[in-house]
Amino acid sequence: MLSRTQIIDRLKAAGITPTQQRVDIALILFAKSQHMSAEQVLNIANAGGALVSKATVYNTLGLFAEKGLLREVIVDPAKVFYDSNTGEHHHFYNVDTGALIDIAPDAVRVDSLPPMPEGTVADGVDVIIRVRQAD
Amino acid sequence: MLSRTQIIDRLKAAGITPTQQRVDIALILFAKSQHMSAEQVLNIANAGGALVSKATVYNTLGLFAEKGLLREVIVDPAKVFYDSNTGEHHHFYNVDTGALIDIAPDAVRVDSLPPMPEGTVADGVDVIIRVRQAD
DNA sequence: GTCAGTGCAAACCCTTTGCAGAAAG
DNA sequence: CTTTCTGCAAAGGGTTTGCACTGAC
Repeated sequence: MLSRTQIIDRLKAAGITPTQQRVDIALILFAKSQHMSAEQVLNIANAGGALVSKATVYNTLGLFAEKGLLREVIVDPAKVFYDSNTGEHHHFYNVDTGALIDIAPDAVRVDSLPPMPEGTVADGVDVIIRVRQAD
Repeated sequence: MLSRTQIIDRLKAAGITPTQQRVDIALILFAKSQHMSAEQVLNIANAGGALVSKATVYNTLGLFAEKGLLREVIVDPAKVFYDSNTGEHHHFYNVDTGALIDIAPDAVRVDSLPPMPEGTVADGVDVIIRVRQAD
């Protein structure tokens, strides 16, 4: 379990002012490697006694993602997942249940990246394996 | 250029009743290998003289995707792209411009798929290489 | 004290839905 | 004729915004 102090240091290191709400949200997210939607974060935060508004959750998640503390995972047009594991890895996405499961980076080998389109630089590689419930 | 007749045959082969609007939409989509959002399809259809409502565009795109005539590409939480190339291939996504570019299937080698989570079967593998404008 | 951060509610945007009229077979 | 499809407009759901209040330093 991370302490509040550790979280505060981590936010400062990322250039983020460690406010009450941001630390509350970070404690939830960084407790373990996991994937959460904004809605889940909001529910857990407020169930845990923290008082955080919807707008602040969205602002904070966006800020954390921008600063590299979280990775956005876009697998469902309906919502964005935020992944507290920012290391290289991939995902299974169960289209029936909405469950998102990590795949170790070495379980899928992506070889020989093609050249980037002219005038662009790589920003990230997402490998998503969609699965559905077996019949 | 595909003829209306060819489109009609293709829709029938997929088990889709070839109505006026569906054929109009299919003509736009299948003219070439491309990626379009629902909004783009709607604009082009109506600019081209066809009379198609928003609801019908969404219904039709969803139906075509379900029947395997289109592939949904989810790279942006704000909208779904529909890819008229249903063959295996991957994508570059320019996060700054929104441009989606095909990557030939053999340009990226995905080896050794890990085992599916229990009780599930693979539904598809998406490889998305996010790029941004070079500074 | 100053400026950034927060909360609330309303606004937004893409997408879906309900239902009456129109078209396909 | 019967069933499916279409169009319109209104509803829906996640996300963003405007603005006054609060908190960080």
